[in-house]
Amino acid sequence: MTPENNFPTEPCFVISVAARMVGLHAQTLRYYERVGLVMPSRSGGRQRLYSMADVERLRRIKTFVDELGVNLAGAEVALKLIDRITELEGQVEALTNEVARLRAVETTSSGGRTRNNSNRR
Amino acid sequence: MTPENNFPTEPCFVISVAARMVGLHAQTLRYYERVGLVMPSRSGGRQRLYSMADVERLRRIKTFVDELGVNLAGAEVALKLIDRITELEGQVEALTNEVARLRAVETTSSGGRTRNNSNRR
DNA sequence: TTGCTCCTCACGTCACGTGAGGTGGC
DNA sequence: TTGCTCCTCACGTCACGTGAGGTGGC
Repeated sequence: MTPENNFPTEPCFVISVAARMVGLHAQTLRYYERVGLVMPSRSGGRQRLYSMADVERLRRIKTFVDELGVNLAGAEVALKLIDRITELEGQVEALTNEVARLRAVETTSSGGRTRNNSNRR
Repeated sequence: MTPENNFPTEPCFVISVAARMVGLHAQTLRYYERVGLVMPSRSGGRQRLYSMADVERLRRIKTFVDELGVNLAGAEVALKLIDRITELEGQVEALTNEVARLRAVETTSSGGRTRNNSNRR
């Protein structure tokens, strides 16, 4: 209840603003909350407060629903899978760089003699 | 039309058998084909022939639909994403092995002198 | 006071699955 | 002949979105 650092405050939006940003009706946002898809925080009173992350999540959901005809359960699953893909792509990139680095070291330490490896680029 | 090697033939199943294997009604399988979700081949006549891959795909779809409430468009998207995840996981494993191998080479060629790297295991 | 918010109820539309009914070829 | 297959039509159910209606606090 007492955030360690509450300044500067992250921007938040009431439901009408968030709805306009995403291109959905306010009632639709309330519905999405009811089914547990996007859970905005609440102001001291009872007003919903949508963070930028909430808005971004809503945008991604809308894309799946509008462009692919996926239902809400499917959009939720797809978001999780895409996050996993993003994570794995990061790992592949990091590992690829490490392999390149190690091969460079290997080449140097062998005095220019190279292994017959396959990392042509 | 004339497969180069049609022996041994991959096992195929008519719709009633495939439906029983998966736990769906034959009419449902026909519906899935109508919406382009699973496209079985056809026998010389007009009978649908479901391959093992078709049956496996149907099983995966059924899991998404039954266990997560995903609709058919969502199941299709999820299958593609999962295939991508599987592919990336394979890459990560291969790269991880390559890094380990290169580090072993590095250690050997430096006469036991090791870099201060972070691959503790 | 105005314009927002909150909530619940209720409806229309569509995806999905499945039964019925009639047909034809292993 | 029997039991399957094919197809189309039609229906019930439910997810989803949204409007209506009445309330209350910045």
